[in-house]
Amino acid sequence: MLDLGFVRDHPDLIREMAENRGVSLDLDSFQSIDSERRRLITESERLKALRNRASEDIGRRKQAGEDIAALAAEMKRTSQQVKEFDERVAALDDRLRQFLLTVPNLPHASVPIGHGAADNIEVRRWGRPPAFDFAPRPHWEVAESAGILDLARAARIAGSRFALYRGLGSRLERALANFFLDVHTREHGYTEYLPPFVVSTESLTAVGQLPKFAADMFHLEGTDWWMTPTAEVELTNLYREETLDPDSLPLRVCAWTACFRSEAGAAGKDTRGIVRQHQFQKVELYKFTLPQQSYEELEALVRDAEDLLQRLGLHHRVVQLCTGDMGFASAKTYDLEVWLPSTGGFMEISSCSNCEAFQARRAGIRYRPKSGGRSDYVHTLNGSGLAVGRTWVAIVENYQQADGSILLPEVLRPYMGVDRIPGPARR
RNA sequence: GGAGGAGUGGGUGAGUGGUUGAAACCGGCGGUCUUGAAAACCGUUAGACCCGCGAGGGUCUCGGGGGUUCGAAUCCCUCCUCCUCCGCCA
Repeated sequence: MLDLGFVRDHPDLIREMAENRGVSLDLDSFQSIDSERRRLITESERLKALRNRASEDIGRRKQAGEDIAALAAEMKRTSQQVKEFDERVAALDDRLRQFLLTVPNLPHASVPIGHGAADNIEVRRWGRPPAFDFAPRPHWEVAESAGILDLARAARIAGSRFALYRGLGSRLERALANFFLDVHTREHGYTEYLPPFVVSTESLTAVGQLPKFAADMFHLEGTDWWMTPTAEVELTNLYREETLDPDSLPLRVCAWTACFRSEAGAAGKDTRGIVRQHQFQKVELYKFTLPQQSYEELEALVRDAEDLLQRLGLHHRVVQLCTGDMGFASAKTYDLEVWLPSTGGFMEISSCSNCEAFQARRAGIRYRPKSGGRSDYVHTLNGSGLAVGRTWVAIVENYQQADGSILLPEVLRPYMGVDRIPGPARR
């Protein structure tokens, strides 16, 4: 959420931003609601001041034994008027908030203007695609024939878009999650959390998932609970409505969770394999920083995520998203995309964003400057480090062998206890 | 799930209808003293919003929301959170 005063003072900037992001905003009605609201507040507060003075007066006169009936009756009418004004203000507050919740974050000056993925900018590439002396197969074929994935039985249990890992396939998921967490906590300086996988409406609203993206999540019927779509929700809410000690910043935290998404509207997309699922595991990286350090920390966040791909020896690239492709809350986003031999292209495996004060404002996360003065909002950053299920896919595809086995990257072997996942048994 | 108890400023904790946004103490910050530090002493120490170029003025906030009243931290309703005991349970 942007600051109300800022939106009020910079309508042209907001208009331009909305156009660059490809959203439409009714700024005119915002302005009329805003000015009407302030007019009513001023009027209501004038009456309240009047009443406060009269009430003190009544107190004094009553002690002196004077008759206060007439003044009291007059103030009763004043109170009634105040109530009417306040009700109108409350209604306008609500509309104003609804409007502000639909205004996306202001992109950073370095973000390219564009409409979609085609306008994104490739920042750098690492490694090269693996060479095959056979035709590489898609991950679901390799995995099902090796007996580490069973999509038919997954569908029997829960339906389509769910995975059922088996044997070394299950172990590979665990190995990846542990490897990610170990590197981030032992080498990159993140504190690990293991949060609830279910979150409240209030938490989702603070992050900006609600009210806009209700259809993308699973809601537990008859409750206030939703299955978490990403640990970003839990980690943002860690410090909701708190004022942080500036000496403790930047705070770097991470969490492994399952993530749940309804994938409404994704019909027909990525239907084969397990790239797009209702449930997947992810290790999320998150930072709370001072405003002046957030962009430096964004670069570091991207490197922390990229480091994992490099240790796994996976060819990938870093892409900077353009205005039209960025998420609602983000001021600047880098995507990490990993090479997939079966498609001959790149697949998103991480998205790292600086939300600046956008989420912090909504969630009430502040710090008090050391120099004194007013508290200010921290900047928040989030990124996947990494999506476990998609990394699993990348390993299976990039390390598949002619015999159907999957050679394991060196760093995973201690976690796996084997050097390779064997192919189908010959008979 | 049942029965009790409690939520006040950074912390402890007073306050039960009227100049109380809130005593006192602790902590924090500034100062005096000191070679320096400690101690002692003095001062200071919430936030949001509205009006105003500014100086400044005003409103609201004692877990959240609603109500009673001229006036609510104080009375009523409701919700939330925490604690204790019982039951159940991975």
